[in-house]
Amino acid sequence: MPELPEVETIKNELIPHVAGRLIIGVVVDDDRLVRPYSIGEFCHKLLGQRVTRLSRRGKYLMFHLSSSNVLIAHLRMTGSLVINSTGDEAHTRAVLQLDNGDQLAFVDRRRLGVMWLAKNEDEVAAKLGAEPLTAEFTAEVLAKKLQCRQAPIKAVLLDQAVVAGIGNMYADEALFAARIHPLKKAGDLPSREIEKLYKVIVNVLQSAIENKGASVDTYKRPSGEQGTAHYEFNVAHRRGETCHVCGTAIERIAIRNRGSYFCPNCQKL
DNA sequence: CCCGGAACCTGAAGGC
DNA sequence: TGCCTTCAGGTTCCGG
Repeated sequence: MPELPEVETIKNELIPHVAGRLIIGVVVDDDRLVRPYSIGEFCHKLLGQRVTRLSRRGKYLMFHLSSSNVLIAHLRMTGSLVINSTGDEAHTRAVLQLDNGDQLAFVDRRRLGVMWLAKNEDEVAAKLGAEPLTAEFTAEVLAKKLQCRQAPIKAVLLDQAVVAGIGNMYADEALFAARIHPLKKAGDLPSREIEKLYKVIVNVLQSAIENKGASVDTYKRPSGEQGTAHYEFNVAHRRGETCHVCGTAIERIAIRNRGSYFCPNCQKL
């Protein structure tokens, strides 16, 4: 699933193909993909625009346009952005043709992904919590977001208004790295553990970016290549396998209907 | 505001 | 071989 490290990788690898380019063709064949306009209006407003730069906020990818509008993409569960796919790519929902000959395809098996045209990026950025790899994210900021919350820490970490960009995999990985049980009440964490959690969130995300994201399920980079971050997972998607630290079998429980993987020995309630 | 669950969506996987 | 159910999880919406 595309979380912050995956979207960051996609952004970085799209920049050489897309930044500064003119959009000379737009094809959309799924009316649920685009907002807030009809397919026709959406294509019309995009055609002839130049992509001045790309940016990312949380799991949102922004294409800044010469009209000063922003094309915002969210890949949700199974979306991917592919440069120059061979044409037989299944589940292609939209294709942008660029003036350098490159084609950018939005591919999404489960059709939950969205692209929309916004006046500016604040339309999504405003409701998000701190951006974890910037100076605005500190242990104090995290502590403030966690205090008084009665929900399990795992559920709170998935709240994009707490920290932007953390999803199911990296929440599990961060909680393991901090040795915190996913069901522990967020508001009960002592400041020492919040400090630790803050540090490992940054480390886990940075290291996953260095590995170009985790290719579990359908994630792939714009080139079609896979990321390698999942090879370093300690708990995510490792039910029944042994803990790298203590050898105990990794367990999976459901929290808010999300699979949560943890080591019952390293992460005690 | 906070919390938990359902809905959205489709392909894979497992049970019988 | 095939039908059916369950599972995957990012976001949004809704009821308590």
